[in-house]
This record gives sequence, structure tokens and C-alpha cells, in this order.
Amino acid sequence: MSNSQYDASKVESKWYNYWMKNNYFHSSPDEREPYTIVIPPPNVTGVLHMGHMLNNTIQDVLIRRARLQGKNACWVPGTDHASIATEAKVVARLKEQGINKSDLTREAFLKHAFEWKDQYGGIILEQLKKLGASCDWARTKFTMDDDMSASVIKVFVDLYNKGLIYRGYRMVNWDPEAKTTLSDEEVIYEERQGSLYYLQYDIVGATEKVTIATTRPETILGDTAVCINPNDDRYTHLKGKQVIVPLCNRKIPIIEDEYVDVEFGTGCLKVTPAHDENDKVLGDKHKLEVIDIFNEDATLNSFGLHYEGKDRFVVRKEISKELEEKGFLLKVEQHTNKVGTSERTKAVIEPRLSDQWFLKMEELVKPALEAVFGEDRAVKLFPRKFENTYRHWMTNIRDWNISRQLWWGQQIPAYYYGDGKEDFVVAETKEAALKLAQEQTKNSELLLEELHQDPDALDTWFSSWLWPMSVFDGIRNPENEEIQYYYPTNDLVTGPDILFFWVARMIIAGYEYKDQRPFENVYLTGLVRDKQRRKMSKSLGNSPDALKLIEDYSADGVRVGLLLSSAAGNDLLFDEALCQQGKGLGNKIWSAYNLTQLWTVSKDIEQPIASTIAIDWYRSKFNAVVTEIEDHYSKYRLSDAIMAMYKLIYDDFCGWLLEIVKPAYQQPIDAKTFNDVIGIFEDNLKILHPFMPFITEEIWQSLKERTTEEALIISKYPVIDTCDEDLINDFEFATKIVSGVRTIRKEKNIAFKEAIALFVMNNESYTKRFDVVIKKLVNANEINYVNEKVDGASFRVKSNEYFVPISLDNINVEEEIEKLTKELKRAEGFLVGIQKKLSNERFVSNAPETVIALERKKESDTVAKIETLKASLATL
RNA sequence: UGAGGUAUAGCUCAGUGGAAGAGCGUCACGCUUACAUCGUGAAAGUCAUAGGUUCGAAUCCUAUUACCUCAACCA
Repeated sequence: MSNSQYDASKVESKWYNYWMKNNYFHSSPDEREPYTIVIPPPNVTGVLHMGHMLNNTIQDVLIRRARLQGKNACWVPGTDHASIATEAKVVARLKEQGINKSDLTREAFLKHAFEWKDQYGGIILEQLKKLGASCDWARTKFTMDDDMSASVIKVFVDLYNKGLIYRGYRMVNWDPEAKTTLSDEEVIYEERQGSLYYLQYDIVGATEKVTIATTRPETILGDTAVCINPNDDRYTHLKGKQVIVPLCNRKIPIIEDEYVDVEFGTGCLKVTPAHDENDKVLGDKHKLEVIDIFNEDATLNSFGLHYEGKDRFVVRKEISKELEEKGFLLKVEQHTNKVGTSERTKAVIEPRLSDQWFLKMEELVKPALEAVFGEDRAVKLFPRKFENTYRHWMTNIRDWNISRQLWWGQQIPAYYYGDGKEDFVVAETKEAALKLAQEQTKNSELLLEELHQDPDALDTWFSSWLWPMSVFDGIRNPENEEIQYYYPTNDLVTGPDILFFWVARMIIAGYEYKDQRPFENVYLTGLVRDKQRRKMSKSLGNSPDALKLIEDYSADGVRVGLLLSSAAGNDLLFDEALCQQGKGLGNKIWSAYNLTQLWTVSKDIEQPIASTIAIDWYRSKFNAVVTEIEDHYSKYRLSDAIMAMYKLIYDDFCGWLLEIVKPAYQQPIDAKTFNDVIGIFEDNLKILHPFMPFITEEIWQSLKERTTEEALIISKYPVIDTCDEDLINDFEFATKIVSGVRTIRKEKNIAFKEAIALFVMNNESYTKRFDVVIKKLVNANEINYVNEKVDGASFRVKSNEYFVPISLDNINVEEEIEKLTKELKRAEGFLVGIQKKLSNERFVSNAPETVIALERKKESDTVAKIETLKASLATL
């Protein structure tokens, strides 16, 4: 007897510990087929948010299913050092303690950073355990582990030696807050309300002025030309002249270029090569001077005149005022434009010229494009709509700026031996670098101390793009057993927001270093939004606390809730009510478990025929549903899979099967039925296990008379058998009969306890094999087959007519007539439609025969139904 | 600006040419001896709009509208 309340928090930690203790999550290479997932490594200092919950639940579902299917399932967990985000956090924290980063040596700063990492790193992994994630924790990796960093350095040196990495003076995205560059992908464009300033420049040797529109008046101090379109008739007189930059009174040339849009602003463009990508291109073309007016924190430098030291936005306000006072400002218009901001610090990006390291992408992307668009589709994206985005990015890719002016990350292995920009060598170690430098300079006297390593660190993604290989040490030891066994991995589950940052680059690296795809399938989940469709974010405060949710609804409930709402390919509108639904499913199956354990089993009674047929039916139904579920899995439609399971458990198992086999109150159940039901219960638990790992293990372990496997988590997935479709269809017909009787009971107020008699006019020649089942479910003491109508309430299933004799007092003739008339009208209308179709010559001659046959069947069914309805009405 | 996506019940979504579906929610009735975290029943849709193709359109085509995503961007 077990009817105790289900206490999720106790049960969940109990089984998680049990699984851990028995090493069920651990994988090592063996003769089985591997199934591998590498986790998208979360930020080491991050906390679990809904996006993590979703994609880790999905990964766990896939891993647990693979494990049950007998594969060697390996899910590699780990964290990412997230250079900018983490360094920013550490800097902020040091500031709180009164320490400035600039006062620290690199070594001292890194010491602080690692302390921080040791303190907060891994919290997120602990939280994943609460969710039930069955990662192989012994394999936990961090992108800055020594071996991982060594792989990164090795790859850098290799790419450099292949001529793919170069150092260049380029315009890059500068984050003045983090004081580092960003890759193009780390810049988020935001629409901002701004102003368009119309400034008047004096023309040398003329009294008139020329008007220029700009959104950034502070940058005039860096102007080195004014550009007009040579085809612009308005400005022909300006050709070859010079203008004077207001305030700094610098004389700059007027140049001509068709790049200028005649329509926009005044058709006259100021050129600031140091602070705008396009201006830089113009500047290079026309050999203009480059004047950088900013410091690295975006305050003005000495070119800023009396604004030196002030922030760019302060200067924008002040300079526009000064320009106005001095008569240079003609007018100001409202103007919305998109402003680049830093993904990490939110600071407005400043285009800036500087020396950076770049990776040439042109050749590297080729196999990665082929992987997705080649005939064999080596890498498949789910949903496919992302292929377009992928193609666009890959074909428009620019060289990847991989250096960051940060300390937290792998330091670039370039060593300078002189003052010149080109006086450097690249090597994995300082010693190797020395040797190279000595060769290069032909100076064997060069000393180790004279080498200075480049201070920059590598972009975080330059380490995570190796993740599927480096976690198996496949970069340093490409022939080792693990990489041979686990690579390529099978599925990757992640958000579409890092399709380029990470997914695309892993594919690139995979082909470059293993000449193989890193994974076969990429399942891109939707973004998690709240009910108002807002993206969940910390700043909005609309993201629920993950652990609190687990506390309230159990991990199983939250997992189901998340999956229910995550229709494939769509964003997911998260609603706690769905977790409640998940919890409800847990409760339902728990109570079903209680029921089976309440029964006393008797070996002395025969199995009732109703039980025999119900069990046959359920087995067929189960196979049909599992087949459907497998199809959903193959398309990564997990929300459809869980829904199919939900209905199977709720309706078919609990609602029908258990109700049919349930013995009368305090009566024992026959042993055959009991064992069959337990066997069925076990199969249900197995298919449900990937979704609700805890409650299924708990129930399975406690089931009486179950199979003797060691634990559900490592048991064998049910083998899908064929199903008997007739049996399923006939049962469905029977459920309609049951519903019909229930409706009558309800309408006529007949208590369930009161047994009824049921009469049938079997026009459909419907099987009688479910009569015992129907009798039990509707509490009928007899089912009689008749040829004539019986007085009482009636209903129809197809053209079969069913009667429940009740005293005439209970029948409201008017209501009955109304009901039947309505039903008749509908049937007649329907018939008209079909007959019209069938009498249409073109339909009959064009439509395929099966369709016509179907229509004829519909016609005869409807005619039969109309006849029975008419007959019923006549007797009233 | 370009590319892609979406529009079906109150909500979230299935449904790719042949009788409009599911879950949740809502309403009504029921504590029937696993579960009231439940059961039974019911109501609820001009399939965004306008055209077209077809014997037949939620489904295919065209245009329009609205929203979403990605990419680019003009000072």
C-alpha cells in the first residue's frame, strides 16, 4: 500500500545522487555505437536562465533517450571563460574594492580573475544538476584549462604558419568602456533618436558657404576632406576648392566621389577617415590625412582643442552650442539612426583604427558551406529556415578580428624582438619563439628577456570554435582513442543567436582540423520570451528564477512545461501555467501508480475478457503512438512528442485502460492482468523517462512485479511492434458509444450507480468484441441487438442507433425533436454538398478513384444516418 | 533597404489539394471506492484581406496589411 504524497524535492535529489553514485552518466569508449553531445558552454560566472533551462532540457531528453536505446551516450559539460563579460565583472568588482585594473600587473589581475572563477564558476553547472542534466561530469571542461588553452595556441600558430592569420592596421569596432575591440558579430545595432546637424563651412577664396549634414558634430575636428558627388550639378562650382573646418580652422580639400548620395542631407559629406568605416575607404582612395581625435575611452585628445579630456557625448552637446553661437549651425533636424552598441557592455561602439590580428576567412568557409548545402547535407540545421541566414553570413563573411585588448583569455603567442611592427615571430612557447627570432634576425645573441609577448588576448570564440574537438583532446593528439570514438558528435542544441558566433565557426574549424563535420544535426531552439512576447532578460526582470520554478513545480514539471511550449522553430512564450501542466502530468502518473499498488493480486481468478481485449488494444495503441513519437523525434519536434505522450498517459492509459481493468471495490485483480498492466506501465515509464526522469525512476523502482533491470535510466527502450489498426479503430468506435451513453446519463440525470440497459440497431455490422468493455464503462447490465426502435433516449454513432430505455417522464419530447432536427439538418446539408460534388461531371472524371470512392462511402453513410434520424423523428 | 519567416478557437500551436484539429483556458454538472492537481459533458473558427489556378484551396500562385527574425546602412 503506497499512497503517500509525492515529494518532488526529496525524490529528485535522491535519484540524482543514485545515478551519480552508480556512474550511469559516465561514458568511455567501447564497442557500442556512440551518441555524443557537447554542451554549449555557458559563461563560467553565469547563472541559469530560461534559455539554458530549455536547451539543456532538450539535450538531456536526447541523451537519455539514446542511453535507453542502448547507445553509448556521452554528454560533455563545461564552461566558457567569456572574456569580455567576465573581465568586465572582475574589473567592476575590483573597483568596488578600490583597486584599478591599470594598477595591477597582468599576473596579479589574472590571479584575481581565477579566484573569482573558482568562487562563482560552476554555479551554473550545479544548477543544471537540479534540472536533472545527465552530463558526464567527470569530463567537465573549461575553455581556459591548460590543455584547452594549449590547443588554442597550437591552432593559432598553425593558422599563422599557413598564412591565414595576419596583423593589420584596420578600422575595428572599439568598445570604449571595455577598452577593447569587438568582432562584427558582437556589435548590436539599435535604433536611436538623434539629430542631424546642418553645419556651414567657409570656402577658401569665396564668400559663400557650403552646408554639410552630420549626426556627429564633434568629429568635425577630425575632418580631412569634404566630398561631393561629381554628377551633382549644385556643386560644380566647388570642384577643386578648399573649405575651412569650423573651430580648428583647418583647410581641407573638396574631393569628388560617386559614393555620395545626392538625395541625403545636403548631398555634401564631411570625411573623417579616423572615425568612420566608409570615410576610411574614401580616405584611402583619395589619400587623405587621418586625424584621430579620441583617446581609448572615447574622450577627446589634443586634437579636441579646448574639449580635450571630455567625453564624446558631452562634447557633442557643447560643440553644437558653440557652433550655434558662432554662426556655423544652420539648423538641427530630428533623425533616427542605428547605432552600434557593444553586446556585452552596451557602450556605443566607436569605429577606430588600430593594429589587430585577423583571420582570413575566404578559403576556410568553403567546406563549411559545402557541409550545409552539399548534396549529402553533412550538417543539417533544424529548422531549415536558418540555412538561408547561414548562407548569407558565410558568403558575406569578412576577416575575423580575433584579438582583444583584454587579459582574461589566451594571450596571443606573438613575440616582438624589436620596435618595428613587423619585428615579431609566432610560436607555441617563448623558447621556440626565441629560436625563430634568432634565425629571423640572424642574431644568435638575442636573449629570452628581449622578447615581448603581444599583450592582447584572443577572442573567446577563438577557443570555443574548437570545443567539439578540444574536449576530446583532438587538437593536440588527433589520433587519440577518444576523439576517434566520439567525433564527429551527433547533435548540437543551441540558440539561433549564436549561429555565427559559434555554430558556423565550429563547422569551419571541424573541417580545417578533422576534415569532418563537428556534428550531424544542429537543433536551434527558439528564444524564450514572456507572455507579452518580450525577450526574457535580466534588465527587464521578466525572467523567472529557474531554481524557484523547480522548487514550485518539480524539475520534471518544469521540463515538461518548457517542452510543451517550445514548438519547433518558434520562439517560446514561457508561461508558468505550462509547468503546472507538467506537474499535473506527474501527479496523474503518480496516482496511476498508487492505484496499481493498491490492488491485491489473486492467482485464482481468470482474466476477464474485457481486460484481455483492453490490454491487446492498449499494446496496439502504444505502438502506434510510439511510432508517431519516433517520427517527432526525428524532426526534433519535441513538443509534439511530449504532447503525444501526454495524451497516451492521460487518456489512453489512465482514462481507458486502467478504468477497464480496474477491479470492483475491494476485489482482487487477476494475476495475468496485473502483470500485463505492470509491463505496460514500465514501457510507459521508459518512453516518458527522457522527459520526466525523476518521477519515472521513482515509480519504476517501487513497482511491484516489475522486470529485474538495474535502473530505469539504463534500461532497454521498448521495441516498437506493429499495431493492429482495426483494433484501434474499433476501440475508437466503442469510445463513441461510451460517450453517447454518458451524455444521456448526464442529460437525463441518471446516476452512474444506476445500471441501464442498452439496445442497438447495428446497421454498421459493428463488432461485438468490445461489448464487455462498453458494459463495464457505462454500467450497462445488458446490450441487446434489435431491429426496431426502442422507446427512450437515443443517440447515433455513424448509422448505428443506440437506445437507453428510460421512463417517459424523463424525456422532453420537444427538446428531443429539436435536437434530432438540428442533427438532421446538418446531415442533409452535408449530403447536398457531397451529391453536388458527385454529380459534377468534371469531378468524377478528374478526381482520383480513391477520392471518388471515399465520397461515395460518405454519401451512403450520410443517407443511412438521415434515414435513422427520420425514423426517430417519426416516432416522436 | 534587402532576405527569410509567421498570420487557423480566448491563448499556444498541429494540419502542404479531397468532410476544420489538439492541449490549455472558459462554461455546466459531478467528491463514482487512483487522482478535485480529478471525472464527465458542452460551447467556441468567414483558416489575416483581395484576387487567381483547380472538379475541389487553410493548403498552390499574385498582390496587400500586420507582426517577428536576420543582415546591411547615408553622413
